[in-house]
Amino acid sequence: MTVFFSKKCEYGLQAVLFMAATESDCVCPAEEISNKLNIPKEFISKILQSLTESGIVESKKGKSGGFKLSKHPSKIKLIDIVNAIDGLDSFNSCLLGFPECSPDKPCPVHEKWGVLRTKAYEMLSSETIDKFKEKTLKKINNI
Amino acid sequence: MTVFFSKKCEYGLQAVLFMAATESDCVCPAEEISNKLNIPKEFISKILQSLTESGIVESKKGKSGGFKLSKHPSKIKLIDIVNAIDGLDSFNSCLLGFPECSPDKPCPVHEKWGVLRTKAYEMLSSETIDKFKEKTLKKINNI
DNA sequence: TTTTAATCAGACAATTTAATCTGGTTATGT
DNA sequence: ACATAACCAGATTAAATTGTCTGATTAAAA
Repeated sequence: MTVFFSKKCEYGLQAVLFMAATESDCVCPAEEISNKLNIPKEFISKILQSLTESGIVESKKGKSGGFKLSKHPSKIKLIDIVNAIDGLDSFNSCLLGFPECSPDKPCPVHEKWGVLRTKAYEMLSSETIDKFKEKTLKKINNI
Repeated sequence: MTVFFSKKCEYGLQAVLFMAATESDCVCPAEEISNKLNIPKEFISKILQSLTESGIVESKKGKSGGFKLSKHPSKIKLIDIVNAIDGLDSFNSCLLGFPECSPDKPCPVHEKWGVLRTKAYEMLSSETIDKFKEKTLKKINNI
């Protein structure tokens, strides 16, 4: 195995980046996101529903409905989506699975992993997703 | 969720670190490891069996049997256990779950995540586990 | 006003991972 | 020799994650 985010979270991140990149004022139906990103439609629908509850996206029901970001991409960070879907617990838990891993009771790699984990957190929280627009578009056109 | 290693891998790492730290020439029964590390006995048994197949530990059957490292701790690195249990695929796959994430077709965070992933790999492969003896003992005495 | 295309809610199914059980085999120590 | 304490192999169960289905509701468009 060895995974960082859950599939749900990966898909959620992809979908939000997609919406930020295509930046349509109008709403985008789940089916379109499903097609563009090769994510099962029903699955991404559920994920978008949960992101609606979290206040990251807004939904419009009925014909020509769909989803759109509830804030401008310059106000959204990757960590927001991670937090909404997977939560942030892993940024405070032991790499080796030891109980109560802390500065007091450190595991053998506590310090070193802590540094990397912090850098990962910073990576996900320093930039807003408007910065990823170009790279996202390039990537999506390649799928 | 958000996890780095599977539970199997976490437990495997703990067990190997434990054996390296207590460094008994004689073998250590699965039940002892289970007790000391609070890992279900049958589960850690299976994991140790698979590590035996991988050649990381050796087993001795019959009464007063058990497991011991097949090499000196100064010849074993954390990445060896990770490789044996979870494999190394994740060190070469996309953080966001995009298909074919590569320098050619990078995802929006390809570069940055690549750097961190490499550092994580280095962390797991630079030091041999004899270096963790002291820290492991301290941690274990706290469980 | 009716059709249509969408979200939504909740149950359901499939897959993967985690953990347990059962019985067999092995070798030590009495 | 034989009881005992360990590994071993394979089946089974349990739990979590991933993915699907059904039907209801909503609202735009014909």
